[in-house]
Amino acid sequence: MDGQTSFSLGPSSLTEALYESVRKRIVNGEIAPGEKLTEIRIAGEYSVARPTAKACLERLTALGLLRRTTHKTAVVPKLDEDDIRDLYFSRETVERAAVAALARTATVPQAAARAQAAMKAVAGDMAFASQVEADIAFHSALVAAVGSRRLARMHEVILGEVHLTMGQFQAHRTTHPMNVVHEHDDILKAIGDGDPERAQQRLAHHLDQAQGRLLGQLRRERSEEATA
Amino acid sequence: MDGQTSFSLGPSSLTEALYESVRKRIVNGEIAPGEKLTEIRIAGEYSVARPTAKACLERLTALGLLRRTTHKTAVVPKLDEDDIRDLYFSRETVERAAVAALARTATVPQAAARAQAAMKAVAGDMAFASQVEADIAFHSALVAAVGSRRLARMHEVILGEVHLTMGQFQAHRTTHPMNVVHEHDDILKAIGDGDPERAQQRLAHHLDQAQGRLLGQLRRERSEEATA
DNA sequence: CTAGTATACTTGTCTGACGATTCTGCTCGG
DNA sequence: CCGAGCAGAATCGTCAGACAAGTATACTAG
Repeated sequence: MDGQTSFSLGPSSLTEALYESVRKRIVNGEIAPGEKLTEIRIAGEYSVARPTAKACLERLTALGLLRRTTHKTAVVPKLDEDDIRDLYFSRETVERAAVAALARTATVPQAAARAQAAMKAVAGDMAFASQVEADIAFHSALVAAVGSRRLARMHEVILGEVHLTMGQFQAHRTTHPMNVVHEHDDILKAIGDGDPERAQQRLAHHLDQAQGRLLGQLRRERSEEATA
Repeated sequence: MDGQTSFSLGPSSLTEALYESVRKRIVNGEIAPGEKLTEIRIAGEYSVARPTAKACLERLTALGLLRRTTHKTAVVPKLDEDDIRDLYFSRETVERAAVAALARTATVPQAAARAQAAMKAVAGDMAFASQVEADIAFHSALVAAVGSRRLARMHEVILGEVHLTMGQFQAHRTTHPMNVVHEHDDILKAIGDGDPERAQQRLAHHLDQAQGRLLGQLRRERSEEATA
Protein backbone atom coordinates (compact mmCIF):
# COMPACT_ATOMS: atom_id res chain seq x y z
CA MET A 1 0.00 0.00 0.00
CA ASP A 2 2.53 2.61 1.11
CA GLY A 3 5.60 0.46 1.29
CA GLN A 4 8.22 2.95 0.27
CA THR A 5 6.89 6.00 2.03
CA SER A 6 6.68 4.71 5.57
CA PHE A 7 9.10 1.80 5.40
CA SER A 8 6.51 -0.47 6.86
CA LEU A 9 7.55 -4.07 6.79
CA GLY A 10 5.24 -6.72 5.55
CA PRO A 11 3.28 -8.49 8.20
CA SER A 12 5.83 -10.14 10.43
CA SER A 13 3.65 -12.52 12.33
CA LEU A 14 1.71 -15.35 10.86
CA THR A 15 -1.57 -14.15 12.31
CA GLU A 16 -1.00 -10.75 10.78
CA ALA A 17 -0.33 -12.15 7.33
CA LEU A 18 -3.35 -14.39 7.55
CA TYR A 19 -5.53 -11.52 8.66
CA GLU A 20 -4.38 -9.31 5.81
CA SER A 21 -4.94 -11.97 3.23
CA VAL A 22 -8.43 -12.87 4.34
CA ARG A 23 -9.31 -9.23 4.71
CA LYS A 24 -8.27 -8.52 1.15
CA ARG A 25 -10.25 -11.44 -0.16
CA ILE A 26 -13.34 -10.18 1.60
CA VAL A 27 -13.17 -6.52 0.62
CA ASN A 28 -12.37 -7.37 -2.97
CA GLY A 29 -15.46 -9.49 -3.18
CA GLU A 30 -13.58 -12.71 -3.82
CA ILE A 31 -15.53 -14.10 -0.93
CA ALA A 32 -19.12 -13.30 -1.73
CA PRO A 33 -21.54 -11.78 0.77
CA GLY A 34 -23.49 -14.46 2.54
CA GLU A 35 -20.68 -16.91 2.15
CA LYS A 36 -19.80 -18.87 5.24
CA LEU A 37 -16.32 -18.81 6.68
CA THR A 38 -15.68 -21.58 9.15
CA GLU A 39 -12.59 -21.70 11.27
CA ILE A 40 -11.75 -25.07 9.83
CA ARG A 41 -11.99 -23.83 6.27
CA ILE A 42 -9.55 -21.00 6.90
CA ALA A 43 -7.25 -23.28 8.83
CA GLY A 44 -7.32 -25.74 5.97
CA GLU A 45 -6.88 -23.26 3.14
CA TYR A 46 -3.86 -21.65 4.72
CA SER A 47 -2.48 -24.65 6.57
CA VAL A 48 -2.56 -22.98 9.96
CA ALA A 49 -3.92 -24.17 13.26
CA ARG A 50 -7.52 -23.55 14.14
CA PRO A 51 -6.79 -21.10 16.98
CA THR A 52 -4.87 -18.95 14.53
CA ALA A 53 -7.80 -18.96 12.13
CA LYS A 54 -10.12 -18.23 15.00
CA ALA A 55 -8.16 -15.15 16.02
CA CYS A 56 -8.28 -13.94 12.44
CA LEU A 57 -12.06 -14.32 12.20
CA GLU A 58 -12.50 -12.56 15.52
CA ARG A 59 -10.52 -9.55 14.38
CA LEU A 60 -12.51 -9.32 11.18
CA THR A 61 -15.73 -9.59 13.13
CA ALA A 62 -14.68 -6.75 15.41
CA LEU A 63 -14.15 -4.58 12.33
CA GLY A 64 -17.57 -5.36 10.94
CA LEU A 65 -16.17 -7.29 7.99
CA LEU A 66 -17.78 -10.46 9.26
CA ARG A 67 -20.87 -11.15 11.27
CA ARG A 68 -21.04 -13.90 13.77
CA THR A 69 -22.88 -14.87 16.91
CA THR A 70 -21.93 -17.42 19.49
CA HIS A 71 -21.64 -20.94 18.19
CA LYS A 72 -22.59 -19.91 14.70
CA THR A 73 -20.29 -19.71 11.74
CA ALA A 74 -19.09 -16.35 10.49
CA VAL A 75 -20.57 -14.99 7.27
CA VAL A 76 -19.65 -12.08 5.05
CA PRO A 77 -22.36 -9.50 5.67
CA LYS A 78 -24.63 -8.30 2.93
CA LEU A 79 -25.24 -4.64 3.71
CA ASP A 80 -28.78 -3.43 3.17
CA GLU A 81 -30.03 0.09 2.55
CA ASP A 82 -30.11 1.04 6.22
CA ASP A 83 -26.59 -0.19 6.69
CA ILE A 84 -25.32 1.92 3.83
CA ARG A 85 -27.06 5.02 5.12
CA ASP A 86 -25.69 4.42 8.58
CA LEU A 87 -22.25 3.77 7.19
CA TYR A 88 -22.20 6.96 5.17
CA PHE A 89 -23.56 9.02 8.03
CA SER A 90 -20.68 7.83 10.18
CA ARG A 91 -18.23 8.29 7.38
CA GLU A 92 -19.33 11.83 6.76
CA THR A 93 -19.02 12.64 10.44
CA VAL A 94 -15.41 11.59 10.53
CA GLU A 95 -14.32 12.98 7.18
CA ARG A 96 -16.03 16.32 7.72
CA ALA A 97 -13.97 16.81 10.84
CA ALA A 98 -10.87 15.86 8.91
CA VAL A 99 -11.26 18.18 5.94
CA ALA A 100 -12.35 21.03 8.20
CA ALA A 101 -9.23 20.61 10.30
CA LEU A 102 -7.03 20.52 7.21
CA ALA A 103 -8.71 23.51 5.62
CA ARG A 104 -8.25 25.53 8.80
CA THR A 105 -4.51 25.36 8.26
CA ALA A 106 -4.80 25.16 4.48
CA THR A 107 -2.61 22.07 4.34
CA VAL A 108 -3.14 19.86 1.34
CA PRO A 109 -1.73 16.45 2.26
CA GLN A 110 0.70 15.36 -0.41
CA ALA A 111 -0.23 11.74 0.13
CA ALA A 112 -3.76 12.60 -0.99
CA ALA A 113 -2.41 14.36 -4.06
CA ARG A 114 -0.37 11.27 -4.88
CA ALA A 115 -3.44 9.09 -4.52
CA GLN A 116 -5.23 11.43 -6.92
CA ALA A 117 -2.47 11.03 -9.47
CA ALA A 118 -2.62 7.27 -9.10
CA MET A 119 -6.34 7.35 -9.63
CA LYS A 120 -6.03 9.32 -12.83
CA ALA A 121 -3.45 6.85 -14.04
CA VAL A 122 -5.76 3.86 -13.67
CA ALA A 123 -8.97 5.66 -14.65
CA GLY A 124 -9.01 4.01 -18.04
CA ASP A 125 -8.22 0.57 -16.79
CA MET A 126 -10.58 -2.29 -16.60
CA ALA A 127 -9.10 -3.16 -13.21
CA PHE A 128 -11.88 -1.83 -11.05
CA ALA A 129 -10.27 -3.16 -7.93
CA SER A 130 -7.30 -0.83 -8.30
CA GLN A 131 -9.63 2.13 -8.87
CA VAL A 132 -11.43 1.32 -5.69
CA GLU A 133 -8.14 1.05 -3.87
CA ALA A 134 -6.97 4.41 -5.12
CA ASP A 135 -10.24 5.95 -4.02
CA ILE A 136 -9.89 4.44 -0.57
CA ALA A 137 -6.27 5.59 -0.40
CA PHE A 138 -7.31 9.15 -1.15
CA HIS A 139 -9.79 9.36 1.68
CA SER A 140 -7.48 7.52 3.97
CA ALA A 141 -4.66 9.99 3.29
CA LEU A 142 -7.02 12.87 3.98
CA VAL A 143 -7.84 11.65 7.45
CA ALA A 144 -4.32 10.47 8.23
CA ALA A 145 -2.97 13.94 7.48
CA VAL A 146 -4.90 15.41 10.40
CA GLY A 147 -2.51 13.63 12.69
CA SER A 148 -5.09 12.27 15.07
CA ARG A 149 -4.42 8.64 15.84
CA ARG A 150 -7.90 8.05 17.17
CA LEU A 151 -9.70 9.72 14.32
CA ALA A 152 -7.63 7.65 11.92
CA ARG A 153 -8.45 4.48 13.82
CA MET A 154 -12.17 5.14 13.64
CA HIS A 155 -11.91 5.98 9.98
CA GLU A 156 -10.05 2.81 9.23
CA VAL A 157 -12.91 0.73 10.55
CA ILE A 158 -15.46 2.72 8.58
CA LEU A 159 -13.42 2.50 5.40
CA GLY A 160 -13.19 -1.24 5.81
CA GLU A 161 -16.92 -1.55 5.42
CA VAL A 162 -16.98 1.01 2.65
CA HIS A 163 -14.38 -0.99 0.81
CA LEU A 164 -16.47 -4.08 1.35
CA THR A 165 -19.57 -2.66 -0.31
CA MET A 166 -17.64 -1.09 -3.13
CA GLY A 167 -15.85 -4.37 -3.70
CA GLN A 168 -19.12 -6.22 -3.91
CA PHE A 169 -20.56 -3.85 -6.46
CA GLN A 170 -17.42 -3.16 -8.40
CA ALA A 171 -18.32 -5.53 -11.20
CA HIS A 172 -20.56 -2.90 -12.75
CA ARG A 173 -19.60 0.68 -12.11
CA THR A 174 -22.23 3.23 -12.97
CA THR A 175 -20.11 6.32 -13.39
CA HIS A 176 -16.86 7.17 -15.03
CA PRO A 177 -13.94 7.29 -12.60
CA MET A 178 -13.05 10.76 -13.84
CA ASN A 179 -16.15 12.14 -12.16
CA VAL A 180 -14.88 10.92 -8.85
CA VAL A 181 -11.47 12.40 -9.57
CA HIS A 182 -13.01 15.80 -10.19
CA GLU A 183 -14.97 15.69 -6.98
CA HIS A 184 -11.77 14.88 -5.17
CA ASP A 185 -10.05 17.81 -6.82
CA ASP A 186 -12.80 20.14 -5.62
CA ILE A 187 -12.23 19.04 -2.08
CA LEU A 188 -8.48 19.50 -2.28
CA LYS A 189 -8.91 22.93 -3.81
CA ALA A 190 -11.19 24.08 -0.99
CA ILE A 191 -8.67 22.81 1.54
CA GLY A 192 -5.85 24.61 -0.23
CA ASP A 193 -7.88 27.81 -0.20
CA GLY A 194 -8.26 27.49 3.55
CA ASP A 195 -12.03 27.41 3.30
CA PRO A 196 -13.39 24.89 5.81
CA GLU A 197 -17.03 25.54 4.96
CA ARG A 198 -16.61 24.87 1.28
CA ALA A 199 -14.37 21.88 1.92
CA GLN A 200 -17.05 20.31 4.07
CA GLN A 201 -19.71 21.11 1.58
CA ARG A 202 -17.73 19.58 -1.30
CA LEU A 203 -17.01 16.52 0.76
CA ALA A 204 -20.66 16.12 1.70
CA HIS A 205 -21.61 16.36 -1.95
CA HIS A 206 -19.02 13.80 -2.95
CA LEU A 207 -20.14 11.34 -0.31
CA ASP A 208 -23.73 11.92 -1.24
CA GLN A 209 -22.96 11.00 -4.82
CA ALA A 210 -21.11 7.90 -3.76
CA GLN A 211 -23.89 6.81 -1.46
CA GLY A 212 -26.44 7.41 -4.18
CA ARG A 213 -24.52 5.23 -6.61
CA LEU A 214 -24.34 2.46 -4.05
CA LEU A 215 -28.02 2.63 -3.22
CA GLY A 216 -28.98 2.70 -6.87
CA GLN A 217 -26.87 -0.34 -7.51
CA LEU A 218 -28.43 -2.08 -4.55
CA ARG A 219 -31.97 -1.42 -5.72
CA ARG A 220 -31.14 -2.51 -9.24
CA GLU A 221 -29.72 -5.75 -7.97
CA ARG A 222 -32.68 -6.42 -5.75
CA SER A 223 -35.21 -5.83 -8.50
CA GLU A 224 -33.19 -8.14 -10.73
CA GLU A 225 -33.36 -11.02 -8.34
CA ALA A 226 -37.02 -10.29 -7.72
CA THR A 227 -37.85 -10.89 -11.36
CA ALA A 228 -35.64 -13.97 -11.47
CA MET B 1 -25.12 -1.03 33.79
CA ASP B 2 -28.55 -1.06 32.12
CA GLY B 3 -29.72 -4.45 33.25
CA GLN B 4 -33.43 -3.80 33.54
CA THR B 5 -33.89 -1.51 30.59
CA SER B 6 -32.54 -3.67 27.82
CA PHE B 7 -32.82 -7.12 29.39
CA SER B 8 -29.24 -7.82 28.55
CA LEU B 9 -28.05 -11.04 30.06
CA GLY B 10 -24.78 -11.17 31.85
CA PRO B 11 -21.89 -12.28 29.73
CA SER B 12 -22.67 -15.79 28.68
CA SER B 13 -19.28 -16.94 27.56
CA LEU B 14 -16.25 -17.23 29.73
CA THR B 15 -14.16 -15.01 27.51
CA GLU B 16 -16.81 -12.34 27.68
CA ALA B 17 -16.99 -12.40 31.46
CA LEU B 18 -13.23 -12.31 31.73
CA TYR B 19 -13.02 -9.41 29.32
CA GLU B 20 -15.63 -7.41 31.22
CA SER B 21 -13.97 -7.99 34.54
CA VAL B 22 -10.49 -7.00 33.42
CA ARG B 23 -11.89 -4.04 31.56
CA LYS B 24 -13.60 -2.76 34.67
CA ARG B 25 -10.50 -3.15 36.74
CA ILE B 26 -8.53 -1.12 34.24
CA VAL B 27 -10.95 1.75 33.73
CA ASN B 28 -11.57 2.07 37.45
CA GLY B 29 -7.89 2.45 38.05
CA GLU B 30 -7.60 -0.71 40.12
CA ILE B 31 -4.84 -1.67 37.77
CA ALA B 32 -2.55 1.33 37.72
CA PRO B 33 -1.18 2.85 34.52
CA GLY B 34 2.19 1.43 33.71
CA GLU B 35 1.34 -1.83 35.38
CA LYS B 36 2.22 -4.92 33.43
CA LEU B 37 -0.39 -7.50 32.54
CA THR B 38 1.08 -10.79 31.46
CA GLU B 39 -1.05 -13.50 29.98
CA ILE B 40 0.07 -15.85 32.70
CA ARG B 41 -0.95 -13.47 35.45
CA ILE B 42 -4.47 -13.11 34.08
CA ALA B 43 -4.72 -16.84 33.51
CA GLY B 44 -3.61 -17.46 37.06
CA GLU B 45 -5.80 -14.84 38.72
CA TYR B 46 -8.94 -16.10 37.04
CA SER B 47 -8.03 -19.75 36.70
CA VAL B 48 -8.49 -19.81 32.95
CA ALA B 49 -6.28 -21.14 30.22
CA ARG B 50 -3.65 -18.93 28.70
CA PRO B 51 -5.28 -18.72 25.26
CA THR B 52 -8.40 -17.34 26.92
CA ALA B 53 -6.36 -14.71 28.74
CA LYS B 54 -4.55 -13.94 25.53
CA ALA B 55 -7.78 -13.30 23.66
CA CYS B 56 -8.89 -10.98 26.44
CA LEU B 57 -5.69 -8.93 26.31
CA GLU B 58 -5.93 -8.70 22.56
CA ARG B 59 -9.43 -7.29 22.70
CA LEU B 60 -8.41 -4.72 25.27
CA THR B 61 -5.42 -3.78 23.16
CA ALA B 62 -7.62 -3.25 20.13
CA LEU B 63 -9.75 -0.84 22.17
CA GLY B 64 -6.74 1.15 23.30
CA LEU B 65 -7.12 0.09 26.92
CA LEU B 66 -3.79 -1.69 26.77
CA ARG B 67 -0.65 -1.15 24.79
CA ARG B 68 1.43 -3.97 23.56
CA THR B 69 3.89 -4.75 20.84
CA THR B 70 5.00 -8.11 19.56
CA HIS B 71 6.64 -10.33 22.13
CA LYS B 72 6.34 -7.67 24.81
CA THR B 73 4.00 -7.73 27.74
CA ALA B 74 0.89 -5.57 27.76
CA VAL B 75 0.83 -2.49 29.97
CA VAL B 76 -1.93 -0.12 30.99
CA PRO B 77 -1.20 3.07 29.06
CA LYS B 78 -0.47 6.32 30.78
CA LEU B 79 -2.04 8.98 28.58
CA ASP B 80 0.00 12.13 28.14
CA GLU B 81 -1.14 15.60 27.17
CA ASP B 82 -1.12 14.90 23.45
CA ASP B 83 -3.16 11.78 23.97
CA ILE B 84 -5.79 13.65 25.93
CA ARG B 85 -6.05 16.37 23.30
CA ASP B 86 -6.33 13.80 20.57
CA LEU B 87 -8.88 11.86 22.56
CA TYR B 88 -11.07 14.88 23.16
CA PHE B 89 -10.80 16.02 19.58
CA SER B 90 -12.11 12.65 18.46
CA ARG B 91 -14.72 12.62 21.16
CA GLU B 92 -15.99 16.03 20.18
CA THR B 93 -16.22 14.99 16.56
CA VAL B 94 -18.49 12.09 17.38
CA GLU B 95 -20.62 13.74 20.03
CA ARG B 96 -21.12 16.90 18.01
CA ALA B 97 -22.64 14.84 15.25
CA ALA B 98 -24.83 13.10 17.79
CA VAL B 99 -26.28 16.14 19.53
CA ALA B 100 -26.76 17.91 16.22
CA ALA B 101 -28.74 14.96 14.89
CA LEU B 102 -30.85 14.82 18.04
CA ALA B 103 -31.49 18.56 18.08
CA ARG B 104 -32.59 18.47 14.47
CA THR B 105 -35.57 16.37 15.52
CA ALA B 106 -35.72 17.88 19.02
CA THR B 107 -35.69 14.45 20.64
CA VAL B 108 -34.35 14.36 24.16
CA PRO B 109 -33.36 10.76 24.83
CA GLN B 110 -35.01 9.62 28.01
CA ALA B 111 -32.09 7.37 28.82
CA ALA B 112 -29.93 10.48 29.03
CA ALA B 113 -32.46 12.13 31.31
CA ARG B 114 -32.38 9.08 33.52
CA ALA B 115 -28.60 9.19 33.66
CA GLN B 116 -28.86 12.81 34.69
CA ALA B 117 -31.17 11.93 37.54
CA ALA B 118 -28.81 9.21 38.65
CA MET B 119 -25.94 11.64 38.59
CA LYS B 120 -27.76 14.13 40.78
CA ALA B 121 -28.54 11.33 43.20
CA VAL B 122 -24.91 10.42 43.72
CA ALA B 123 -23.52 13.94 43.47
CA GLY B 124 -22.96 14.19 47.18
CA ASP B 125 -21.40 10.77 47.52
CA MET B 126 -17.80 10.05 48.11
CA ALA B 127 -18.06 7.25 45.60
CA PHE B 128 -16.32 8.96 42.71
CA ALA B 129 -16.42 5.83 40.62
CA SER B 130 -20.21 5.90 40.46
CA GLN B 131 -20.15 9.57 39.49
CA VAL B 132 -17.81 8.79 36.66
CA GLU B 133 -20.04 5.96 35.56
CA ALA B 134 -23.12 8.16 35.55
CA ASP B 135 -21.25 10.73 33.50
CA ILE B 136 -20.20 8.10 31.00
CA ALA B 137 -23.73 6.73 30.90
CA PHE B 138 -25.08 10.17 30.03
CA HIS B 139 -22.85 10.67 27.05
CA SER B 140 -23.32 7.11 25.99
CA ALA B 141 -27.09 7.49 26.03
CA LEU B 142 -26.81 10.64 23.96
CA VAL B 143 -24.98 8.89 21.16
CA ALA B 144 -27.00 5.70 21.38
CA ALA B 145 -30.20 7.67 20.88
CA VAL B 146 -29.14 8.70 17.40
CA GLY B 147 -29.69 5.13 16.33
CA SER B 148 -26.52 4.75 14.34
CA ARG B 149 -24.81 1.48 15.15
CA ARG B 150 -21.52 2.59 13.70
CA LEU B 151 -21.44 5.95 15.41
CA ALA B 152 -22.20 4.18 18.68
CA ARG B 153 -19.45 1.68 18.09
CA MET B 154 -16.87 4.40 17.46
CA HIS B 155 -18.06 6.27 20.51
CA GLU B 156 -17.78 3.22 22.70
CA VAL B 157 -14.11 2.90 21.91
CA ILE B 158 -13.51 6.58 22.59
CA LEU B 159 -15.43 6.46 25.84
CA GLY B 160 -13.36 3.51 26.96
CA GLU B 161 -10.25 5.62 26.93
CA VAL B 162 -12.09 8.56 28.46
CA HIS B 163 -13.23 6.32 31.25
CA LEU B 164 -9.67 5.14 31.68
CA THR B 165 -8.26 8.62 32.22
CA MET B 166 -11.10 9.70 34.46
CA GLY B 167 -10.67 6.55 36.49
CA GLN B 168 -7.01 7.22 36.95
CA PHE B 169 -7.57 10.77 38.16
CA GLN B 170 -10.74 10.20 40.06
CA ALA B 171 -9.03 10.16 43.45
CA HIS B 172 -9.00 13.94 43.54
CA ARG B 173 -11.76 15.67 41.70
CA THR B 174 -11.27 19.35 41.08
CA THR B 175 -14.83 20.47 40.58
CA HIS B 176 -18.15 19.79 42.18
CA PRO B 177 -20.22 17.23 40.30
CA MET B 178 -23.13 19.64 40.20
CA ASN B 179 -21.23 21.79 37.73
CA VAL B 180 -21.10 18.88 35.36
CA VAL B 181 -24.79 18.21 35.88
CA HIS B 182 -25.64 21.77 34.93
CA GLU B 183 -23.57 21.58 31.79
CA HIS B 184 -25.40 18.42 30.86
CA ASP B 185 -28.72 20.14 31.46
CA ASP B 186 -27.73 22.94 29.10
CA ILE B 187 -27.07 20.44 26.37
CA LEU B 188 -30.37 18.65 26.88
CA LYS B 189 -32.23 21.94 26.86
CA ALA B 190 -30.71 22.99 23.57
CA ILE B 191 -31.64 19.63 22.09
CA GLY B 192 -35.18 19.94 23.37
CA ASP B 193 -35.44 23.39 21.83
CA GLY B 194 -34.44 21.93 18.49
CA ASP B 195 -31.41 24.18 18.24
CA PRO B 196 -28.51 22.18 16.75
CA GLU B 197 -26.12 25.14 16.79
CA ARG B 198 -26.53 25.84 20.46
CA ALA B 199 -26.49 22.16 21.34
CA GLN B 200 -23.14 21.75 19.63
CA GLN B 201 -21.82 24.87 21.25
CA ARG B 202 -22.89 23.74 24.72
CA LEU B 203 -21.41 20.35 24.14
CA ALA B 204 -18.12 21.83 22.97
CA HIS B 205 -17.99 23.99 26.05
CA HIS B 206 -18.70 21.04 28.31
CA LEU B 207 -16.01 18.91 26.73
CA ASP B 208 -13.60 21.81 26.86
CA GLN B 209 -14.16 22.09 30.58
CA ALA B 210 -13.68 18.39 31.08
CA GLN B 211 -10.53 18.35 29.03
CA GLY B 212 -9.20 21.34 30.94
CA ARG B 213 -9.76 19.60 34.25
CA LEU B 214 -7.97 16.53 33.01
CA LEU B 215 -5.00 18.49 31.70
CA GLY B 216 -4.77 20.54 34.88
CA GLN B 217 -4.76 17.37 36.92
CA LEU B 218 -2.10 15.91 34.70
CA ARG B 219 0.19 18.93 35.05
CA ARG B 220 -0.29 19.03 38.79
CA GLU B 221 0.64 15.40 39.07
CA ARG B 222 3.69 15.80 36.96
CA SER B 223 5.00 18.77 38.87
CA GLU B 224 4.46 16.83 42.08
CA GLU B 225 6.57 13.96 41.01
CA ALA B 226 9.17 16.37 39.68
CA THR B 227 9.71 17.86 43.11
CA ALA B 228 9.76 14.44 44.74
C1' DC C 1 32.74 1.40 33.72
C1' DT C 2 31.43 -0.43 29.25
C1' DA C 3 30.40 -4.16 26.14
C1' DG C 4 29.16 -8.61 25.11
C1' DT C 5 27.06 -12.81 26.39
C1' DA C 6 24.05 -16.04 28.69
C1' DT C 7 19.92 -17.03 31.11
C1' DA C 8 15.16 -16.46 32.43
C1' DC C 9 10.79 -14.72 31.10
C1' DT C 10 7.17 -13.91 27.89
C1' DT C 11 4.84 -14.42 23.81
C1' DG C 12 3.57 -16.87 19.10
C1' DT C 13 2.02 -20.95 17.32
C1' DC C 14 0.86 -25.72 17.12
C1' DT C 15 -1.29 -30.30 18.24
C1' DG C 16 -4.90 -32.65 20.20
C1' DA C 17 -8.95 -33.15 22.75
C1' DC C 18 -13.66 -32.82 25.06
C1' DG C 19 -18.12 -30.72 26.03
C1' DA C 20 -21.78 -27.73 24.36
C1' DT C 21 -24.56 -25.80 20.90
C1' DT C 22 -26.57 -25.36 16.46
C1' DC C 23 -28.01 -27.10 12.12
C1' DT C 24 -29.70 -30.80 9.03
C1' DG C 25 -31.94 -34.52 7.49
C1' DC C 26 -34.69 -38.31 8.58
C1' DT C 27 -38.36 -40.85 10.55
C1' DC C 28 -42.88 -41.21 12.31
C1' DG C 29 -47.48 -39.96 13.23
C1' DG C 30 -51.56 -37.28 11.90
C1' DC D 1 -48.94 -35.77 1.80
C1' DC D 2 -47.20 -32.77 5.31
C1' DG D 3 -45.59 -31.18 9.79
C1' DA D 4 -43.32 -32.25 14.35
C1' DG D 5 -39.93 -34.35 16.93
C1' DC D 6 -35.53 -36.66 17.21
C1' DA D 7 -30.84 -38.32 16.08
C1' DG D 8 -26.56 -37.44 13.94
C1' DA D 9 -23.18 -34.33 11.98
C1' DA D 10 -20.87 -30.12 11.87
C1' DT D 11 -19.10 -26.27 14.30
C1' DC D 12 -17.70 -23.60 18.02
C1' DG D 13 -15.84 -22.62 23.05
C1' DT D 14 -12.48 -23.89 26.10
C1' DC D 15 -8.83 -26.32 27.83
C1' DA D 16 -4.04 -28.62 28.52
C1' DG D 17 0.50 -29.04 27.26
C1' DA D 18 4.49 -28.16 24.45
C1' DC D 19 8.17 -26.06 21.64
C1' DA D 20 10.26 -22.25 19.18
C1' DA D 21 11.44 -17.51 18.97
C1' DG D 22 12.06 -13.15 20.61
C1' DT D 23 13.08 -9.73 24.58
C1' DA D 24 14.92 -8.09 28.77
C1' DT D 25 17.96 -8.51 32.45
C1' DA D 26 21.86 -9.83 34.98
C1' DC D 27 26.32 -11.23 34.93
C1' DT D 28 31.02 -11.53 33.46
C1' DA D 29 35.11 -10.12 31.11
C1' DG D 30 37.99 -6.59 29.33
